[in-house]
Amino acid sequence: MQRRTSKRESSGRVTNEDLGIVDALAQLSFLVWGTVAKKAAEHDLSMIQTRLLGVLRDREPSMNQLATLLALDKSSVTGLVDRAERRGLVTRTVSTEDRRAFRVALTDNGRALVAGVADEFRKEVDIMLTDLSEAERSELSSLASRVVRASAARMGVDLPAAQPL
Amino acid sequence: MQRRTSKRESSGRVTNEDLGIVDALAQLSFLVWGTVAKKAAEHDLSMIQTRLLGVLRDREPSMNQLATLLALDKSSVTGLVDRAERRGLVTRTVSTEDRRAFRVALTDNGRALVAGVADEFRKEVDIMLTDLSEAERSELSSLASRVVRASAARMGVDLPAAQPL
DNA sequence: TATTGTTATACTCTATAACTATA
DNA sequence: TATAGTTATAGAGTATAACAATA
Repeated sequence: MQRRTSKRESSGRVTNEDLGIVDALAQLSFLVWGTVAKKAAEHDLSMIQTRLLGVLRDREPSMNQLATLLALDKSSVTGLVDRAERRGLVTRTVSTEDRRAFRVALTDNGRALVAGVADEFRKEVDIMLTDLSEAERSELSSLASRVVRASAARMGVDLPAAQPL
Repeated sequence: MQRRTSKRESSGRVTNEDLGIVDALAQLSFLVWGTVAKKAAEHDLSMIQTRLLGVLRDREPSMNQLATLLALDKSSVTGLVDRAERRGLVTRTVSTEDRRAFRVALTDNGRALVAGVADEFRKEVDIMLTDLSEAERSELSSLASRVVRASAARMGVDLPAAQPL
């Protein structure tokens, strides 16, 4: 009788033991996070720069709103946007309603760059999931979605339009 | 007939739609990663300091091995360990075999600190999963474990003893 | 007065290159 | 010569506090 969770106890290093929900989630997160970071780094983007470009895909927020979206102090956002602007990835435009405020927006270059990273990430996820059947992927997707949505609701956060990054 | 995936299409903000496997995994990762970071920050630990303490729980590596384990340059590890040592969380001991090398180890304070963070993280995961049944948690745990193990095998990495952080 | 954003400052984190001490 | 680790240097990323301009 073939065990589903194969294993080589002594001297072996390959196992398929369940890690337990806590470890499994922690390690899965590091794996996914690391994958995004790696793909971003290949384009000279840090995680925070990538997240900046990510949130700008469907928004043109003020510096203050950006600080909220990224959970950073407004002074940190100044430098973050400075560096992105210097690279030609985003622009600051003075707001028409409030002359104190800016609207930060993606340039065409910035948009192309973040689209590229997101696309490469999608491919990596595909590789990551090769061992799962279609049904299992659906199951994982559904469970993960529910956890994410429940947490977002619990924190009173509006989950952004579905998109990685 | 009650839809399982409830939703308020127009004007609403609460939905339970499936995010799709890519977005679900990305957002779940940000959620879990953010949870660890938040708990760590409450103890004045950065993510990398937390990971440092984490890997030291069952090892006393050299600086070089630490660089490999954390995927950092050795010069980065110098500063990292400096700051942890200054806080009394780790110690450097000259190796008996090679007088050029150190063995880095957790102090009792360091061990207690990382245990505390790991424990608080466990509690947060529990909250995160309140909406799932026992069977669903098992399913999620199993699927996540398989993905993690498969990726580790694919990268030729020995998955560390099961432990978050 | 309150808010938006920047500046000054300080510290963590990171890598590259050059260096010291040991092997 | 080669390896273990540090130092010097430079830059990103972060927060706090003080500031300028506008509301």
